[in-house]
Amino acid sequence: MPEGLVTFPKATISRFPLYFRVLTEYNHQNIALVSSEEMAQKVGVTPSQLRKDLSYFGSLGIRGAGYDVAYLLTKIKEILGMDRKRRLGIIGAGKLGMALAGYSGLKQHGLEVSALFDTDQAKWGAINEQLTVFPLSELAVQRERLGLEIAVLTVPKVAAQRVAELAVEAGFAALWNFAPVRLEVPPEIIVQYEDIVVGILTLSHHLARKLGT
Amino acid sequence: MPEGLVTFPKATISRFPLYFRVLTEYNHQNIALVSSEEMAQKVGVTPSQLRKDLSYFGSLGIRGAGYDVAYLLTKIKEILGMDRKRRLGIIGAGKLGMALAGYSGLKQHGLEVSALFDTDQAKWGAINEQLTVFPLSELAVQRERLGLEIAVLTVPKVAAQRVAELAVEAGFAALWNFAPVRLEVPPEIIVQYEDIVVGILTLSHHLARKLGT
DNA sequence: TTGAGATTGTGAAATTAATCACAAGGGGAG
DNA sequence: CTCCCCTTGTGATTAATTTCACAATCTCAA
Repeated sequence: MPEGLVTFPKATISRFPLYFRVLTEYNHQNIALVSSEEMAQKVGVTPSQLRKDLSYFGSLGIRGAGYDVAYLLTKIKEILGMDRKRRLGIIGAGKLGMALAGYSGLKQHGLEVSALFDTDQAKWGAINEQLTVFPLSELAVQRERLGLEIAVLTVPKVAAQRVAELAVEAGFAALWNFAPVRLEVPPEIIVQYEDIVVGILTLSHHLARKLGT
Repeated sequence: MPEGLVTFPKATISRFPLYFRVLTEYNHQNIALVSSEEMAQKVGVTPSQLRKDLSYFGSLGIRGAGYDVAYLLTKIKEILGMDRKRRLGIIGAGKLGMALAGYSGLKQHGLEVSALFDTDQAKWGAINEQLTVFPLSELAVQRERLGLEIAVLTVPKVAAQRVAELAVEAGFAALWNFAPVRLEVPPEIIVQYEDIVVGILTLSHHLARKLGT
């Protein structure tokens, strides 16, 4: 399989974090080898889908035996870019921004919140030993100094587009946007949208259907 | 188009909350009529996809003119089950649970957090005039009394399965699960998973690809 | 009332994703 | 070393989703 030429469904990548989690569990339980059947069952996908997903990234298993947990784990880390630490700058030190800064799930996946930014002067300064809220004007300087790659947008909807532009100008390569608006940014910028309302309204729709509204 | 027999892509429903948002904006701006072209552009989909999505729910537009904003808005509310209030009970009054309880985005979409539940006695009692944290043992009683339909699971991973079972026993029809585990529940129970780590790791993968890890 | 211009609604075609089914190996017993 | 059993890896097939392209039909102006 020639590297770099393979194309695969977009959904494939979004299943890798799930694979990563169950593999981590197997690892904790000192299970060395696991079959696609076993693992797929736990994740909630079909075994053939799991095998197909993995096959896009090479021949990662052992025929007749299964998958080596430790090996697959390092491979998935590589695929997800978790083989080195990535630093985040959170823009918008409100409730959501602060909650994310304190969320341990990020660090567990190699993602480190290294700075916060806010326009509100009252919020500037150190939060604890590791973390400081900077004025938005220091975005470029601190990005450079701290090696930030990803800007997390936790600002109000109306500010999001402007803040996105500032982040791009400041040299961020990727945006993780929590504001419920589509951002207009140059095509080379990676944008991931996070929208909790989509999930609950999807649920609400199913509920309405089930109950006859 | 015979009601109830139409099938449509799962992704269709997840685009409706986005349509709802831009329509709300048009409404605020007192724009009465909007074309699929205009609206699709704002949402970030193709016009034909927007038209197709809407077509699954009837003939909602006006040929030669576009879509009536107010009418489409009420239709979408109907489709998403937002035409009446839905009440949520949050199980797990930790940081995430409390943050959700205070999140205005829910109420704006007709979703009302009406109670919280926790095993920790120290958390029991009123939070404010409207909201109280109850012991988990009151799940069934309070669900009945307050008319709760959706259980929001904001408990630690290890507790999630057990809590899901309690919620089902207590009569909840739907679960909105923030714990990073697959839940085993009866098939008639509606489950929506919310997993922030999937989003950021997808982004991390793209970043790794772009930068060559 | 008529006709030009616009935009929807929707079958058909194209594309993308998931599943199937089995050939290709690797492991382990004897 | 050989053979049998097991599970992966993957073309081929089927299914799902999106896009296309144009007929249907509504609006508006004269």
